[in-house]
Amino acid sequence: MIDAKRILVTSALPYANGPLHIGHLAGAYLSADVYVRFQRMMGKDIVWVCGSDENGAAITIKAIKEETSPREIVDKFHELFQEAFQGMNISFDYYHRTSDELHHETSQEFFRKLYENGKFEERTSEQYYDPKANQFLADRYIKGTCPKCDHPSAYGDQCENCGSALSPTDLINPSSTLTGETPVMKETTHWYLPLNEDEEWLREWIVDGKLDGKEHHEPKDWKNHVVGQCKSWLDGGLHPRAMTRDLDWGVDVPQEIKGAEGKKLYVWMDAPIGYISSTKAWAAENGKDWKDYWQSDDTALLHFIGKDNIVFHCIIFPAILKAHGDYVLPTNVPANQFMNLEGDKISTSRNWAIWVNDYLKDMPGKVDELRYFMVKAMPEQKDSEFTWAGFQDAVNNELVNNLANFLNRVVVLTNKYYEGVVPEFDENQMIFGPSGDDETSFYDNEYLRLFDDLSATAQFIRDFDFRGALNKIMEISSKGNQILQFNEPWKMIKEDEENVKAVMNLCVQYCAAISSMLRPFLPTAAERLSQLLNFDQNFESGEFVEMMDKMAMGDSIIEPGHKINEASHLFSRIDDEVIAEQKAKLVKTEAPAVVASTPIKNNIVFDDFTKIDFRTATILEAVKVPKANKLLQLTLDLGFEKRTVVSGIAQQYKPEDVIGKQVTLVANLAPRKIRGVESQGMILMAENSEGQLSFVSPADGWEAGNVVS
RNA sequence: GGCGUGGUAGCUCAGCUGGUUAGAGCGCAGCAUUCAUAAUGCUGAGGUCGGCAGUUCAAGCCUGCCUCACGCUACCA
Repeated sequence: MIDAKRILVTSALPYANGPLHIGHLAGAYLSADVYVRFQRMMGKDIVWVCGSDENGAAITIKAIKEETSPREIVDKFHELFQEAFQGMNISFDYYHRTSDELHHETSQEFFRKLYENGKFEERTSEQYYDPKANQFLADRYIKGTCPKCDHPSAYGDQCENCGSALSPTDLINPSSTLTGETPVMKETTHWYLPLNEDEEWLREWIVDGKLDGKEHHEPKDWKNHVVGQCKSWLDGGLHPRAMTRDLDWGVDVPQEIKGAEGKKLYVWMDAPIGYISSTKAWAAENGKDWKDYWQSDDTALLHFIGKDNIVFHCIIFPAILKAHGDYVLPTNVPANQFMNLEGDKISTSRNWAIWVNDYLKDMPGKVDELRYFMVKAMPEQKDSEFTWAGFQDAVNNELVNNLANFLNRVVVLTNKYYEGVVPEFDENQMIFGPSGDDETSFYDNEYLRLFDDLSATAQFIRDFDFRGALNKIMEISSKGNQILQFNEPWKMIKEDEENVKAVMNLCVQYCAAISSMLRPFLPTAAERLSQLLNFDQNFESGEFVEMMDKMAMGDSIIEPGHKINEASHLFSRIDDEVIAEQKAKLVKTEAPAVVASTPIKNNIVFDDFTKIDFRTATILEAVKVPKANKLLQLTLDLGFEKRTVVSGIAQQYKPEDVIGKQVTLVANLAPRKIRGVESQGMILMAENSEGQLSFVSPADGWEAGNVVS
């Protein structure tokens, strides 16, 4: 992959139902931006695509809630995303959207190809159906009580209270969000990709880096947590996965396929293919062939994502690409972990976030400052933390005091001593290097040291270690400060002018080097620095390589005789008040009290009720069910017999706390084995909106076995 | 419960295939210095490297058990 001819970079498509926050930036965009900008200045043939993910049920639901149309929702967020990305200087080559016709065509073509190649298994299964609305219900259209935290309004795919991933059949008391009806199970047909058949090659590909027996990538280059999570999935066994859904907002399954009416492509047959459509759109506008980037073995494909997306980009999407047959597979998926905010998880629903669009408005002209701190605190290997205090410290101490200060010192001194003209110097002058000891070094040695540091920085970036790279740049800046400090040109100028010339020339080279290396990280500041130095190069197509070649030959980056401009400050301090204001804006709102009390179920007749045999009972024994978190195995005394019942209350009650409790039992419920234990009935529990439980018991002192009606 | 990743100075983090007194930045305490946005440089204090046991001549790095955080996954009749 190192010798790949081209690089294709993708960043996760942001989902168009909410604004972007810093967590998004930290996950998939800023890291990619640094990488791509760097490869551009290395002269690589590199393309970076992204776009808005605009399909799916969550968008329809938001539209219903806000009494508008899905179209308006996606248009609004597509606009906001572009504003945010442009504001943050995120330099996509193309930003597309999945509602675009080109994308619909592309993903349909893709589906068609898999269909025609017989890659799908058609399966009929039972899914929830809303009889009143006359349609199948997407996961998002079903609400009910979360089986994990007992939150009363969990969605069929996820509980927003506890974050668990769910499937609709997990929900207790499911109801349709369209009509409030209790959904019924009904048969529906979908196309499944038999991922279980892909386990073997996926394992070889991920663990050994081999594809079809050939070296594909160096597995050691992948991050630990990425490979770890993939292995965990593979070890757990893959299952066929439906590639279509019963949805009404998305890409249609190609209509010529029998049974396609009403079916839409599932998100993983849709969103990642958005990378392909985005590339097509870019190619069309730039006179390129998109196939060079997707279907040519000498292309390195890189997916920048957050950790929530690992499985889909490392297992499902590769499986889809391989099933198609013509596409390259990713050579690396440098997934980042999560960024927390002031000690808490970022949460859209609790409004615990720094919104990118807000930041841009509140802190104008402070884009590089945010980029700097976000890279510094990037969750590359583990979750990280954004704090406003940390942000302020980093800006004031590192950007202002160290970096900007060094650059300013050099520019000011050069203007003061040489009217801004970079001095000629004698290469044999002995000067102090930044080593900290008393040894003097030749100018050449120090210049080589700078070259080495730049090379090291570049290598950090190639290894996706952006924090390391940024750290290295700050190290270069510190060394610059040390060179000035040890050589004291302000004193030496009175004693040995020739010596000062060598020192100042070296410092100017340091500044020029910093201005170029800083480009990928802080594009605006780097550009301003270049202007200060009157060294204005684009650094967008290989200029960095030229510069490094020059240095390797011992030639100056900026030649003696070159005139630089007057000094001006690159960064300014951020005051306490500004930080206090931003911190004050952070107010945890309670998870929007999803007041939606669980709707009353459909009426039943008296006969239905009398079918249930409720009995009072007393808990005699209680033990935890082994290898289960939530289950207690209870032995109940009904007076005339004893029963074993398994109940999901272990997180609320310790076994010893429930012994002796009187409960109400559904005594004629068909027995069922749970975790190997046969449960003969169920006990009734009341629950409140916080998920607390309470036994539904007869008044004190009642003996067991009585009938309840 | 299973699996994965992480737990290193007050804070944020580095520590390569195990090898001498465990590092950086910030913060803190001294000292030096003035070209610079009261910036910079030097010196110092601070760690039983989550805990316990083991392998080894030698462990932050390997093994086992435990614990905490984050994520994935199973059980809720």
